[in-house]
Amino acid sequence: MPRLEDVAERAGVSHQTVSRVINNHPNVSKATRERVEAAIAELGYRRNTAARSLVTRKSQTIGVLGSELSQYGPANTLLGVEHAARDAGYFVSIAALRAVSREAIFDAIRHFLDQSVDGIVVIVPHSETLLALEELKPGVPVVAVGSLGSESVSGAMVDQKRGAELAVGHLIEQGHRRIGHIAGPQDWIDAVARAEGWSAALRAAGLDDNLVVEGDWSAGSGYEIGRKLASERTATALFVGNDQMSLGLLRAFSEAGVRVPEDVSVVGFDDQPESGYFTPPLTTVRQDFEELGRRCMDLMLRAIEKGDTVSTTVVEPELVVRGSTAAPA
Amino acid sequence: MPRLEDVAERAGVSHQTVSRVINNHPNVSKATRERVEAAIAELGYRRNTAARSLVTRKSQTIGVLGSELSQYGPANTLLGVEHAARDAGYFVSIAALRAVSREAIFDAIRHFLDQSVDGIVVIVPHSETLLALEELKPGVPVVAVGSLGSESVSGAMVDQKRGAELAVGHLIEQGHRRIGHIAGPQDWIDAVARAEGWSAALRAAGLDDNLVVEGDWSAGSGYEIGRKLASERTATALFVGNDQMSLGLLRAFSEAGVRVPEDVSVVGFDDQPESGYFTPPLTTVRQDFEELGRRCMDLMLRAIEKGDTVSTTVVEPELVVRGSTAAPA
DNA sequence: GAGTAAGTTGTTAGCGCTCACAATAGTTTC
DNA sequence: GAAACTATTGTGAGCGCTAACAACTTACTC
Repeated sequence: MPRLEDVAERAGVSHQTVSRVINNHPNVSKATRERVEAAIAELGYRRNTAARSLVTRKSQTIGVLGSELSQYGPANTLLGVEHAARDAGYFVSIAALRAVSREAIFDAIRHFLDQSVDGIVVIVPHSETLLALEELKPGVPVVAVGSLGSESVSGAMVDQKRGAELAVGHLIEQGHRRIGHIAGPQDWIDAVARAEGWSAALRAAGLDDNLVVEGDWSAGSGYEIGRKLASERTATALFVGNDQMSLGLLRAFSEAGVRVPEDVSVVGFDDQPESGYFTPPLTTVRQDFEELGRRCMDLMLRAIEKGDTVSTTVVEPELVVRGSTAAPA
Repeated sequence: MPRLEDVAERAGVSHQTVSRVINNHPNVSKATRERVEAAIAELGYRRNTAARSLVTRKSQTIGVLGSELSQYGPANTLLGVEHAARDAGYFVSIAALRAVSREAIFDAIRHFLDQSVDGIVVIVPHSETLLALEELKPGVPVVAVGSLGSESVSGAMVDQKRGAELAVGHLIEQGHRRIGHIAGPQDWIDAVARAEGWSAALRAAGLDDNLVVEGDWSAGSGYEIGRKLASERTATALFVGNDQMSLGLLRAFSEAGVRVPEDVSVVGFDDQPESGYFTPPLTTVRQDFEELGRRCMDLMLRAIEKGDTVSTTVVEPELVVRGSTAAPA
C-alpha cells in the first residue's frame, strides 16, 4: 500500500502538501493540486484511517447502539442512519444489545469509545436508556432515537402522540364511542406516548379512556389479548400499539367469529409492508423510519461539524386507512 | 485519557511490559501482571485502538456488507454476526447497499479496506455478488452468507434445497399430486435453490414440476399471483418462496373464496415470528438466521486467527407444520 | 562452578499521518 | 523600492502503540 510519502515523491512535493490536498485545505495552487491528484490516482493511494485517527483523535465513525435491531422499526431506522452516514463520509459501527440494562448500555458505549467514535446514535426505545446516557456522559455527541432528548442528549422521534390522535380521531369520526387500547410494554417510550395520545384524544372528545390492556408487541400477545376481548366485547373499536399485535388480534377474532370491521374496528401502528395484506387489510399509522434515521444523522452531523448544541427533530406520522375500520353496527 | 506510558509509570515497569500484560503474552511474572492490572484499573486505562491498528495493521473490526438489511432474514443474520463478533472482541462495521451492482459492491469493499477491516461478511443474496467478490480479491478473508462459497470465498448457508424437499415432501405425504411453486426472483441464490429443490422433490416422486410463477418476495406480489391462481385452480397445493408472499397469497385466496387448507394447501418459507398468526396459521420452513450469522463468524474467526483456508458451513432447516396444509379434498 | 537454557524485563525504532511552525515566493502599499 | 502583507510550500515532531532485539535473572546441567 502506498503511503503519503510515496505520493509526495511521485508528485515532486512534500508529504504535507499531499495531506493538504487530501484534506481540501484552501492554500494549494491549482497546478500542484492536480499534480498530486494525478499521483494519487496513479498509485491508487488510500489514506490510512488508523494513522489519521491516531493524530486527530477522530475516527470518522458513528457508533449505532441498538436493541431489537431485527424488528421492522429499528432495522429501518438503522438503515436510514447508515445511508446518511455513508453519504457524509462516515463509517458506521454497530453494537446490538442482547438485553437492555444500564450495564449493557455502559458496556456498549465504552466499546464505542474504544473506537473513538465521533458520535453515538442510540436506537434503544426504553425509557431507562435516556437515564443511563445522562449518567454516563460519553464526551461525544449523542442522538437518541425515539425521544425528545434531554439536557445533554439530542432526540429524534416520530410524533407518537399525534399518531395516536390520528388513529383515535379516525375512529371517533366513524362514530365509535367505546375505543379500547392495546398498549405496548410500558417501559418503552413509544408505548407510553401512544397510550397517552389515545387517552388524551378520547378525553378531548368527552369519551372514556378506561379500556386498556398491555401486550408485549408480539403477534402472540395480540392473539392472547384478542381471545380475551372476543369473549368480553366491551369496545366497538381498538387502537392497537403496533401492527404485529394487530395481526395476532385479527387471528384471534377470526377464530372466535368476531368480524372485523363489522363487529369491531381495528387500527394498528407502524404500517409494515405486510399490513396491507392482513385479513382484513389493516388501517394503521405509518411511521417513516428511514426518514427518522436520516434526521438523526442530520442532528449528529450538525453536532460534530458545527458544534451545534443539543436539539430535537420530530417526524410526522400519517394515517393509512384500509379495510379494518368501519362505522359501528 | 491515560496512555500505556502512564500505566507503566504507575506500576513501576516499562511500557512494553504493560503492553505484554494487555496482550496476554505468556512471559510476565504473576506479581508484575497483578501490579500492572491494578494500575490499569486505577487509571481507567483503555487501549487506543488507532495506535494499535496503525502498527499491527489489524483493526479488530469485521465489515458486514448487506442489502435488504431491514428484512427479517438479513436483519437476523446481521444480529447473529454482531453477537458472535462482539463476543470474540471484534467491532462490527456495516455498509448497506442501496442497490446491488458490481460498482456498489466494489465501493463498499473499498470502504471497508479503508478501515483495514480484518474480514468481510457479505449478506447479499444475489448470484452476481459472488462473481464480484471473485473478481475483486479484497486481500482479507471473506464469508458470503447464503452461498456455498467459491475458490476464494467461504460460504455459510441454510440448506435451501433440503428446505424445499421438506415442504414438498410434507405435501406429497398428505396426498397432494399437483404441487405448484411461487418462486422468488431468480437472481437470488436462495430463490433458485428453493425452486430446484421443489422441482427435484417432485420429479423424485414422479410428479410434474411445471407449475411455477415468479414473485418478488413481497406480500404484494404474492397477492397478485394469488388472484390469478384463484381463478385458475390448477394446483391443490402451493410451495411459496417465503412467508411474505404467502401472506399476500392467503389474502387473495380469502377474497376470492378459495379456502386454505380445504381447497388449497400452502407452505411458506422462513418462519417469521408472525407466520403462526396468519389466517390460517402458516405451515412453513424455519431458517435459523441468527445461527447462520454465528456460523459465519466461526468461519471468519478461524480464517483470521488460524489462517484456515476457505470453507463452508450448512445450517439445517426445519419444517413447522401449522394450519395451512391438509389432505386434498 | 562454568556453560547453557529459559524466563523476565527494558530499549529503540517506526507504523502513516496531521499539527505547528518556518521558509520561500508573489503581491500590494505608500 | 522597501515594508508589509498574503499565498504557497516545506520541516520536524509526535500521536500511542507493538515488534524486534538486547539485557539481565534465575535455574539447571554435567
